[in-house]
Amino acid sequence: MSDKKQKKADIVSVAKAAKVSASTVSRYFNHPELVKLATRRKIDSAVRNQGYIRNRAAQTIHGIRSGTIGVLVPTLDHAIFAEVVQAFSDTAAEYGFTILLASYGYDQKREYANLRKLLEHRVDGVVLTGLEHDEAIFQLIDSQNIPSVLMWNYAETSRYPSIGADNALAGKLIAEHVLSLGHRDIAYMFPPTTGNDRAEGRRSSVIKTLNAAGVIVPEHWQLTTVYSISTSKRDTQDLLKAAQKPTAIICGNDILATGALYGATAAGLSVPNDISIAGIGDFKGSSDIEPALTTVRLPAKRIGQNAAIALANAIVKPDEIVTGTHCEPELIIRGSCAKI
Amino acid sequence: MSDKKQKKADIVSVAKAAKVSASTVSRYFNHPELVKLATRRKIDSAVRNQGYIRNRAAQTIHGIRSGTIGVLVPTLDHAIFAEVVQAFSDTAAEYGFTILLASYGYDQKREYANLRKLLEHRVDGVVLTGLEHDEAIFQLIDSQNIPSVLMWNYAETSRYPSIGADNALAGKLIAEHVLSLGHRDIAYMFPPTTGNDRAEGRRSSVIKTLNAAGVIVPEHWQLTTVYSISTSKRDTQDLLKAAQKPTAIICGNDILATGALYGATAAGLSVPNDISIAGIGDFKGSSDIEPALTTVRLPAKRIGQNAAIALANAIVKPDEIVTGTHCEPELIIRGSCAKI
DNA sequence: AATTGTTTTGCAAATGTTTTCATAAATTTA
DNA sequence: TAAATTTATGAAAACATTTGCAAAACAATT
Repeated sequence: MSDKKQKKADIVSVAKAAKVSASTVSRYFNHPELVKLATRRKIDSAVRNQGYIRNRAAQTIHGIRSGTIGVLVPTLDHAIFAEVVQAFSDTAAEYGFTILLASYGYDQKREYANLRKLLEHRVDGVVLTGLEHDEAIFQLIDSQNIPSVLMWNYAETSRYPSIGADNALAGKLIAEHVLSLGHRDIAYMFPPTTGNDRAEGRRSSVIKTLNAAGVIVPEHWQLTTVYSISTSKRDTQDLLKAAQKPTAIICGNDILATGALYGATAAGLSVPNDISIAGIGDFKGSSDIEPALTTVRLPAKRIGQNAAIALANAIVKPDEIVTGTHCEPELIIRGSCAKI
Repeated sequence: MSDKKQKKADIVSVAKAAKVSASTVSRYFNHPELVKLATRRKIDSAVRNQGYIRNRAAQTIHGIRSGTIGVLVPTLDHAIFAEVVQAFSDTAAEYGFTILLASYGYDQKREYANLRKLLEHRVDGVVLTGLEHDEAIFQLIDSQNIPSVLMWNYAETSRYPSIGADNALAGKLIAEHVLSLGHRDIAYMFPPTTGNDRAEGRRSSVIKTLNAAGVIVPEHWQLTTVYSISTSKRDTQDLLKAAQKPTAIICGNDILATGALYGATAAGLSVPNDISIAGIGDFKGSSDIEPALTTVRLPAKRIGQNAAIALANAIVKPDEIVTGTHCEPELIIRGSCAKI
């Protein structure tokens, strides 16, 4: 098989073996209809027994697209991002693109550095997570004028086309629902919102909606809890030790809500009879918990797919202008919230 | 800033701006100690105001490493793989590598096709998930002689160095534990094992361990259930409708175990008093469920890190031989299993 | 000031492809 | 069967870099 030569097969060694020129081999790959069937067969067999694999790096320096898309996410460790990335990657693959993945752990410096790396690899496009990023990041992308989209959040006025859900709307939906059930003593729990415009959008809109209804959340019912079931469980237990208890807790995401659910149960309360608990996200598993979680669905899979489609199109048809898509969040009413 | 020329900055435009030759600019990046401080400063400023970003594609065709590692996973949609990939990617980044990610949905054909793509991009190394792969995959990697490791499973005799946990041992540990609690009427539930040597390894070792103890699992207590809480919940409910019930269920992973837990509760049984439920994996959240899950920890994060270290070393120091590492699974006893 | 030794730089070739243009081969038409 | 078309192929230039070698610049030593 591969013992013809020690040197790795390249296009000229294939050409030699097939007794044609390198140009013909190149055409065989890129415009097969231009080469005669008989020649194609010769080349085909040469390719096989040399074990030749095309070198995209060499193509790329011709200004040909690299066939890669850079994906920048804060982390893969949250199921929801993994889901988005999975959907994105599958869809991008259908368009022939391979994913260059970089995660930056919510650290702006690292995000910038990662972006530079991706650009060194001459990605054909980039996806960023969320709407807000360091100005340096936008400038860098602009200066390389390479197509890019923002995914996960949606806003009409975003800097690049955004494909995602309106987080403020998600917050509003869940807050309104909880209010509509008659709750007035409401606590909320959100993750730290620095460098996380998703969480921040939800948070401020929950607050606004509550305030608009005349509900003021006392300070000690405003919890900030890291993304972890165990932490939110503990914090919820602590919260519920006090004599004065809320009748509902609104959580910034379903992980926190799951923890809150466990915490409430551990504190001897029954959900939803003694206390209602609401999440945001509709993560996998949220429907299976007992009681199933009332939440707002952020359609991760759809977001990933649409983002990939939008970006792939932007790359393949550079003149058409790409627009964002709002993947609407949807209130999902299940068992964890009840009328007061 | 970037309005000097419309054309994208390349090394010669930088060289021109700095009034030096392209070679010097190249050296500025690759062997800065060889260029005079004053020159370095000129180049530095030229690079800045041209917004020049190096082109790795052009470097790569010189046989220089591409600085990328190909990562092949079945899916990112299982939290545990996301965790492994995240750890891998973080560690690889410390070594200066960027991740080219491809997922193949447990489909061997797609795995092969994806691998080819990665090789076209001239990745410096590849990681595969699990020990078993199509022979064509191994041959392809061999023919390109590029460093590669297998992650997630461990076996001394694996085709390439493997970094992971011994899944058979994991199965043995949990089965032994359940037996040691006095259970004899044991059901088990595993995901479909085609193209999934991890699950298969656990499964057969659970069976072997039970058999060795004289426990034979009747056919209708041998469940095959897709990776999903809701499905395993339903299947468990169905199982527990029968008059004849097992006293314990061993599940192939924590997702199935979580579903089984819900299913048992929904069927009116109390865990662990009426029935014991055991998982494998120790996924995030498994310790927070009520009752907390008795399981076997597969140290995902450590596996990802070690795999990245092993592969990065194999790439950077090609002569040193790389060996696999066993990241030992560990029995985690929590509340979901009890003495009969 | 001439010689020697370093340090810094530039020239040109090389890397693995694609593509334009020209030519050769095959096919059709007259 | 010659001429006109069409189809298939090859030669060479181009792409953005790196690198070996040699020349130039500078410094140190007589």
